Amino acid sequence: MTKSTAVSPQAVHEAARDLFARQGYRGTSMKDIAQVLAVSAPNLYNHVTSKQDLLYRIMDVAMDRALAALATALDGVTDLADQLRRATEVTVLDFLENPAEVTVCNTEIRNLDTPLRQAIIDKRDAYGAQILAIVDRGCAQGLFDVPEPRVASFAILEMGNNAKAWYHPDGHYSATEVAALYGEFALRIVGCRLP
Amino acid sequence: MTKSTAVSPQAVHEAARDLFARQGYRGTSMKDIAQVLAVSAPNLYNHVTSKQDLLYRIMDVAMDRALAALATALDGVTDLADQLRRATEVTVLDFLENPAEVTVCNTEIRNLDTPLRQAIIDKRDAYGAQILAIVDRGCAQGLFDVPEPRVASFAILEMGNNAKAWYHPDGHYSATEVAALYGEFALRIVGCRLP
DNA sequence: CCTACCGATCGGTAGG
DNA sequence: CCTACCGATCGGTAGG
Repeated sequence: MTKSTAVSPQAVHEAARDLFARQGYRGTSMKDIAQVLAVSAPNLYNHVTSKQDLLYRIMDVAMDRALAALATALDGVTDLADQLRRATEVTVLDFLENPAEVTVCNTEIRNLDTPLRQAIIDKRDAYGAQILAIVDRGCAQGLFDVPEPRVASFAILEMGNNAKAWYHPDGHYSATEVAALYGEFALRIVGCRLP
Repeated sequence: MTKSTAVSPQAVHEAARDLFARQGYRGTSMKDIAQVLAVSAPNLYNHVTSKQDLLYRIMDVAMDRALAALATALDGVTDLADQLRRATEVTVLDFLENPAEVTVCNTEIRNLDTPLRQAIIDKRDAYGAQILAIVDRGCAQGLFDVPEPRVASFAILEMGNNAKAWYHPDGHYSATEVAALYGEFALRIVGCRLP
């Protein structure tokens, strides 16, 4: 059996994702990506259209995955405290399980050209709007007690963002345990009466 | 009176800080910085030694300012709940009042060469260690009730990091009011009995 | 002679 | 799939 093709659109995507996360978009050359895949830089253009499109797809795939995970986590859950806990847990789990994508989404959005950047911002805002809606409804029901639901929802979304920096999969806690802690923090922030 | 000197180390520092925050370190050329100051790019080297040193000083100044503000905020405060509230408030205030420095510190640390990078990381860790120490002591006193003080302190430090993205100085709340909200969230996260 | 600063260009590398 | 190479721009320094 001869050596199989070493490169594919998916392989380029993954190599670029990891390098962009570690070195940044502008700090990563097409040659860097090619080197990981042991091919020449010009050869990459047989599988992707441009470096910019590569960045866009990395972020778009990451956002779609996060939105899908949130929808699954909330499916069939009616209690608003459960919704907030699950939404926070799935958010933190996404951060821990996809550190490279999350780093790229957090740090490279300014390197996306305007039409593509807005598309990503829209998806990110749609995610945040769902968290805010949960907090708002919980306040309206009297289940939550928080003076500024908008600020609280931002704090909840943001608080787990850095967890990937200190979390190690083979460390003291599992990702699920860390996510559960943040779920608890979210309920505390909104002043939810615990069961 | 003739035109005064338009450039100084401080002016270069400030121009670079704002451009690095908006475009990134690698997305900003020395020519870009020079253009803001209406001088030639080579002229910048009469005021700074290199682009790399410029980045280091921006981050180092930011860290020293944050550490000094934290020390001032905690000076003479003995109650641990007050300490945590004030530490959180001053942290968020620093985020809101120095958005450019904070953005550079958050996104450009990977572009610092190794010896300089470690110096910044050490200062950042020293900041975090003070927050953790407050949470730890509060738990030891039975004033706080949180299962994992380390995770809680990370969540508290991180939760206000994005506030600068949606906060507008001439908007609904003042920076002090926003900071006070986050101070409240911090006490809730650690399960502090409120007065 | 110094500083501050200019126009021009250095050696290398970027995306394509 | 590679070598060769483009227009441009990079950080930094030359002479004057």
